[in-house]
Amino acid sequence: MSDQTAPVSLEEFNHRLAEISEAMPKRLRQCAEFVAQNTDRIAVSTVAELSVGAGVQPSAFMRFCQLMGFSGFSEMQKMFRETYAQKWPDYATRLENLRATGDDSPSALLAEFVEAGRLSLENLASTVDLETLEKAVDVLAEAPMIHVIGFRRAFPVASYLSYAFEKMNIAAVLHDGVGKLNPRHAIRKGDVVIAITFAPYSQETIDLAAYAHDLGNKVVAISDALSGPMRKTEALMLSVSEVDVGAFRALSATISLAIVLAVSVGAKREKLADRK
Amino acid sequence: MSDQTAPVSLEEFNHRLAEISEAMPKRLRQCAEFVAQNTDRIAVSTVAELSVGAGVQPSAFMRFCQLMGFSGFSEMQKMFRETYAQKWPDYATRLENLRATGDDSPSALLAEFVEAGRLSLENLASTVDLETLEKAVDVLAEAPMIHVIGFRRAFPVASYLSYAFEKMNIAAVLHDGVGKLNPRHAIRKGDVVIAITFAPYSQETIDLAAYAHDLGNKVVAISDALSGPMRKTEALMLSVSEVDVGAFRALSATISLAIVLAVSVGAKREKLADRK
DNA sequence: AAAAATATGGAATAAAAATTCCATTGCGTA
DNA sequence: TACGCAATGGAATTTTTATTCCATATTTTT
Repeated sequence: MSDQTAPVSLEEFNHRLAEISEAMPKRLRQCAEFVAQNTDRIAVSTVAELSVGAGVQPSAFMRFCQLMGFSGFSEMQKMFRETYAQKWPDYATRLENLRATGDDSPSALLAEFVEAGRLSLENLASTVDLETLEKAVDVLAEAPMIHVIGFRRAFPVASYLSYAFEKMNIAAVLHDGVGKLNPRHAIRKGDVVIAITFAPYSQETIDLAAYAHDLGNKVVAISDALSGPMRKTEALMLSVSEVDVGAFRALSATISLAIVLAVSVGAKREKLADRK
Repeated sequence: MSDQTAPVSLEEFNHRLAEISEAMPKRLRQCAEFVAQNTDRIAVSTVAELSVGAGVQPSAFMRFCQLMGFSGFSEMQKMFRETYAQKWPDYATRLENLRATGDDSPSALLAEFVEAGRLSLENLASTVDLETLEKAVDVLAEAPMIHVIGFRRAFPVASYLSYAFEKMNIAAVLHDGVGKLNPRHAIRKGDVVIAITFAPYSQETIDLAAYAHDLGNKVVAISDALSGPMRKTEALMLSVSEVDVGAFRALSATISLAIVLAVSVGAKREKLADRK
């Protein structure tokens, strides 16, 4: 057993690796080299796999893990799995604890929402489908008219999108359901619909998207899962997973994505206009 | 064992998931939903972990894997572990990558907004006036009726607040300006107004807050500066400074503050109700 | 309302993986 | 060259994890 230090982050791990790998017996150094070049595989491989990769026996690899300061391979792997999964697993437990202690003071809640928002944003950056996003921008940049629809939790997002479009002089309507008018009649051939909806999905939104699709129009969807009822509209699906705090979520990631979409469309339109 | 198709890529997997998850028994659907929103965890988790995540028994999760076309969990996990390699880089590197791809491309913008959002949230946590926040919560918890008003950029925030209040069965009206009705007549003695406004301040919002104040009612304000035209209403001022990206801002901090306010009011009301 | 078909939970079993242990090998030193 | 010590390989053991099976519950059909 080496000294007490068990690395808890990638940086610490790399640091330690560089530090000790100079004075190592042959096999252990093989391990170090292999690991340095295949760090990403640690989270998803077994000792057996890694050791053949490094060209050593499992037991040698085991000793390597211990030299690195872990109790064994499992502990080392755990570190990698946690840093990969963006800490979402522990977050759930932390909330449990919070609820258990009954701390629903504004300051505690604020801390939670801030943290949840940050996690959501980080996650957005690493999971958004850029290709779809760009396609959506292209489609919207050409649209004679953009229809934005979203109710309940999605309504703030929808309204912010409309606000952004308005500020950029882009023709857009927000379908807000006032007066229970049937929004279908406003949709013309070629118009594009942006449908925003989260589980539980609201029927009006789905219906409108489906209607637009049946007309042969394009649909862009912002939702919390790739599957869900928008699939059959063949929409350009932008999915955002947001971290909840209890029954609520802060929408940080969703609104950010929406504003990116709007601003990108604005920029694209300017480019198209210049070309003429 | 279902039919021959074992998905070999993420796209195929998602496709299949959407395809079959509509006609699924309860538990299996739970699995589908959990998996749809936590796809990234599959590669690094055990059946046991995933099944508690989905709220089902391991055996149910097992059946789900089989429905998806795999022989079992291990085979499904194998698929995810194989496609795992690319999506590894951590948050910092990923932002770099997003930013690297040209100026007003969607990905560069996304990086900007994500970063701005994170900064705003951090800033919120460290600058919010907890004392005022708590006073605001107290006042709102006692209010017979809450009036929420906010236009333009503030409107999404206002609407999300109303949504949250509604979900918690708290009496609240959103003054959305539809029909240009004069909202004054709805305000009774004792009601509390939440006014949300950012520069350039919208007159309707200021007027309503002033009117309520003249009636002797309390006003809570969410704004971007401590000074500004709300001062003379002696409102409880919650100020948020949001980091802009060009001419736009993502509202992450403002919405977070709003939801904290709403949830805190909900919690406080429950406490008050219990006491009786 | 009864019967049949499906779905579910949970424990039992099988498989796989991690970890330890020890005999053996290789290497440096006297 | 012989001795001691560190390093190594590989099998044995323990632990964890996946998978199966079946009794019970639920839903659907008749």
